[in-house]
Order: sequence, then structure tokens, then C-alpha cells
Amino acid sequence: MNVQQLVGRLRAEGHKLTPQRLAIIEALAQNRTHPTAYEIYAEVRSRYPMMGLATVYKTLDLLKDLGEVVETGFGTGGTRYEPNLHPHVNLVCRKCGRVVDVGLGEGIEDWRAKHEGRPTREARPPMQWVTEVASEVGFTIQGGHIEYFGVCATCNGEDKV
Amino acid sequence: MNVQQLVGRLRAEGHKLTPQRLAIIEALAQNRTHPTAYEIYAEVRSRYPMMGLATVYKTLDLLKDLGEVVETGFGTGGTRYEPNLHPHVNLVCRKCGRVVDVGLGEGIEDWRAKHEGRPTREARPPMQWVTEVASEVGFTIQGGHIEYFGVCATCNGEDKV
DNA sequence: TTGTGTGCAAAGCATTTGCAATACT
DNA sequence: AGTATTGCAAATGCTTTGCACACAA
Repeated sequence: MNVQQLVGRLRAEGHKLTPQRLAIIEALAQNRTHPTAYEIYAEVRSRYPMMGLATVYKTLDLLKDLGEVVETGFGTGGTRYEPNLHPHVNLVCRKCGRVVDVGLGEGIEDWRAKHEGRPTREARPPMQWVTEVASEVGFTIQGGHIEYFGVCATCNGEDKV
Repeated sequence: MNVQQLVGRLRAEGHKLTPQRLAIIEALAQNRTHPTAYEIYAEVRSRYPMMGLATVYKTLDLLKDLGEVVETGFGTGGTRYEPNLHPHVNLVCRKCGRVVDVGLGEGIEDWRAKHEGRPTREARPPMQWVTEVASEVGFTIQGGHIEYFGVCATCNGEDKV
């Protein structure tokens, strides 16, 4: 998620650029922790004390409509949000609700190729495949993710930190 | 999701097999529409009028803990549930909340191989890859899915039915 | 100036919880 | 018989909405 680019897009599509929106966008762009709406609210609020929680939800809604953010993680503590980057894998802990990224910039196929000693091919992330199939059934794709559920190291009691 | 097998597992792990639980399990096993908790409740209720909605939630919780069902679909109308089959792709409509399956029994690699005219190899769904990586960080995987968000044909106004 | 966006508070829902009654094992 | 499970209803908590005011364009 590129802040400059997104700001330009908002202008171009006739949305107003308010300090609140900018603050929320910046908070999202920097944050790698898949924050909840409330966490974004709390962070932004330290700089803009008059910020309302409803504004965070409304802005997140707008960004969802634009396909710039993606919702993630169920169960504990509400929906979490992340910038809509290239598809990657989220491990969602069903006990604490936290979300762990598993790097997948390379794409599954590349990983396999490396793993099996085959030569690495150009990455073809699942996104592309899905987009093709989806368009056949009239489905417009805005964003996506690969998500697995389980129990994280900390909640497993295997935490050594 | 095999009902017989699951019933056996419940017994083996010391859970009681009540008519309510069996009805919920059967409803889930037959249903291919990713029902919400309330939809399951409504369906089962037609056979067991005394069924309570809380029981549905409690049973779904149990099945989640056992890794037998997976939560799906955000946004509209609450969490949806599906049996934890082999990983496949869900297209989640952000307007109506409905979830469309994209067949992926074959696995992405097989699809690609066919598509590119290469010989089909044994399917290696992403699940396996993720499980390996996850275990390295102490994460226990219970289930997962690949999920994309967008707007379905009907909500796109392209519906011809 | 004009209409979109904000903030507050109230409303709306999905989900969870407490507890007495019930019924598997 | 003992204990997990049920069902109701109340409680909780996240998210949305209505509306008057503020402000970006």
C-alpha cells in the first residue's frame, strides 16, 4: 500500500482527503500487525484526539470498497485489517486472535521449485489463477488472502521469549 | 466431513453425542452453501423445534476446536461455516455475503500443469506447504482456506437467471 | 458555496455467558 | 448417579446509523 498513490486515487475518484483519512491510511501502511479497527483508532487518536471510532470504520469501509485493505482473522477480538498487498499466507491464532504472516512474495510455485531442486520459474501467485476462474463466473475480485487457523507458539505454551 | 467418522471421534474423545449435535453435524455435512450459525439453527429447528441458537454456537465451537469446521466469509450477515475439507478457494461477495466455491480438488499445481500442457503431477495443495512452514514457528494448524473478496455476478448486475 | 466527511450517541446484530433443568454414558 | 450439555434470556461487544456541525474542494 503506497500512501502517495492511494492519496492520488482518492482525489481522482472524487473522495475528500481529510486529516483523519490520511492518518488512518498512514497508520495502516506502517502497521505490520493486522490491527483491529479499535487499535487503529487508539493509535491515530494519540495524534488526533478528536478522532471518532465511527470515522475509522467508515474509512475502512471506503478502503475496502476500493480494494485497498483486506479483512482478516476471526474469532477473538473482532475483524483485523491489512493493506491489500500481494497474496500471502496468514496464520490466525484461534486462542489469542493474533495473525502471523508467512512470507510468500516468491509464490508457492517458486517455493516448491526451490524445495525440490527444480529451477525457479517466474512466480505465478494463486491470485492470478483465481482471477481468471472468477471472471468466468462473473465475480469481480478486489483482494484476497490465504488463511490458516490454529494455535500459535505462545498459546501452545511453547513460547520461549 | 464424514459423519460416521466424526461421531466416532466425539465418542473417543469423551464428548457426548446428543441429538442436537448429530443434527448440526448432519446439516453441515450435507450443506454446500456455507451456512451461518443462524441458518444452521433454522434448518435443524424444523426437525428439532426445541433447538436453541446457543447450542448451535456451542457445537460449532466444539467442531472448530476439533478442526472439523472452518470459518469463512466476512462482512455481511455474520460468520459462515463449512466442513474442513481439502483446501479450496472461496469467493466471498462483499455485498450479499454469499460464498462461492471454486473447485480446487486437483490442487493449483495440477490446474497449472493442465493449463500449460505439462503432464499432471500428484496434487500438492498449499496446505502441506503451509503446515511445514507453520511448524517451524511453533504454530499448530487446524484448518485453512484460500479466500478472495469481491462482488458476485448477481450483485454486479450481470445476473441472467 | 456545496456537499462530503466527522463525531457523538444511540441502535442493531452476532455471539457469548450464567444457570437451572435435562439427558447422555 | 454423575456430569456434560441444553435452552432460555440477559449480557457483551463489535459495527453501523442518524443527525447536526465542520470543513475540503
